[in-house]
Amino acid sequence: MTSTQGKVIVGMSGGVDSSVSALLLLEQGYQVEGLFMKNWDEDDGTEYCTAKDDLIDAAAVCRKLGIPLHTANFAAEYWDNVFEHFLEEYRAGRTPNPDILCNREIKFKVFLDYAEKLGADRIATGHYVRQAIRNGRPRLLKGLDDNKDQSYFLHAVPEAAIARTLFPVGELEKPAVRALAEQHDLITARKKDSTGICFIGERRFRDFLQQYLPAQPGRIETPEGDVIGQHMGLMYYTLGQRQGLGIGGLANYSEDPWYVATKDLGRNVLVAVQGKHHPLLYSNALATEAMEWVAGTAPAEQGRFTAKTRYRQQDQPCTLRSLPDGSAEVHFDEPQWAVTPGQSLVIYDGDICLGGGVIRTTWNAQEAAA
RNA sequence: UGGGGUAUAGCCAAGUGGUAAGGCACCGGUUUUUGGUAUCGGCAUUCCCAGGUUCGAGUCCUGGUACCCCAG
Repeated sequence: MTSTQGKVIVGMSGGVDSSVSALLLLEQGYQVEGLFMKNWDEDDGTEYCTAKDDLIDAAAVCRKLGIPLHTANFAAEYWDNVFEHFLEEYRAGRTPNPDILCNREIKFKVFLDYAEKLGADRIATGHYVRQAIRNGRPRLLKGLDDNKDQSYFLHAVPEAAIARTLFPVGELEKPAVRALAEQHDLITARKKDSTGICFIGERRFRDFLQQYLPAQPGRIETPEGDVIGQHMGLMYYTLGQRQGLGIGGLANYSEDPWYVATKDLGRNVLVAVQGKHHPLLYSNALATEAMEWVAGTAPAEQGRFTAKTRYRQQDQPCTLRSLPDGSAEVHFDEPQWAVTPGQSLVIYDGDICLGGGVIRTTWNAQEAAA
């Protein structure tokens, strides 16, 4: 195989997206090698098998494609640079997004460095995003398949790393990816998309957290202060959460389900409201921690953009104000549902993912449109 | 212990004597590289207990039991 395009290491997860990524790069003339990462060592039976099966699938695909498969264990780095922070956020009563950190710290840092040691100057992943040079700069673009776009998770990856990464499936729609896998007889063609925290997998989330964060039971109250239930610990709940509250029918209340509206850390009280559209579930303004711009600097001191407050949310029109300390304040045109501190706000300019930051606080701005 | 009331699934709750609504919760599937949301499905052979009337009782009758309210 002539490697006119140079050597690239593909992060092989054992899923269909990375499988097809490797396939496409081969077809494009790259010298392709795979790397399977195992970044989570906590073995409690089920998960162990999943990682093992994923490795088997990745190996099968590489064999089929005739490329070598390396393996690496970055569990130490994952624990120190991702999981510790994840737990710290939960302790503080927030709801972190570990996969965003995982991408910045592991896949686009540790993995990238490792690929360099393997003699490659580029890496590739199966993410549904695109990379393109615009105005002389490498830009992170949304995946072509709007339904699968994963730029939300990559917004914190710096431009330099984006520039060294190839995202072959970002140019395709998911059904086409599966069809390619099918045509080339890749074992992952019909494999279910993986979910759950990357490298950790699907868990009964509260049980999982409970292994690391001890229970701290308290009351569940209405905004008026009526006690309507018990919670197991504020860190096990997130804003907008319905399942798991255990609040059954109450005399003198409607039949609507209850949702977490706020956490009162000082009193260890979970405040719940009834009905999906209760006003306390909405906010139209938020402030972030320091923003992480793909390009390194803010796009403007103030401007009109769109943004997501959670993965797979439709882009929401907003006004962004960049503050001198690097943080940002965003006002949405429409009230947003259950915007949650600890989750990330990600800013877009059309197809371009500009960056984002962790949500610090939210509120309802009453003033007229800016 | 004089009067009145209520007893239906984990909870709230509907139910002209005709073969147990609905909601919440819970469980499972789908959606989903975080959490969460959403969506689909499951969830009382049985109506506090025991007798009785009836072709047929959650519904009517009798007797218990428990709880609630008012009166003390």
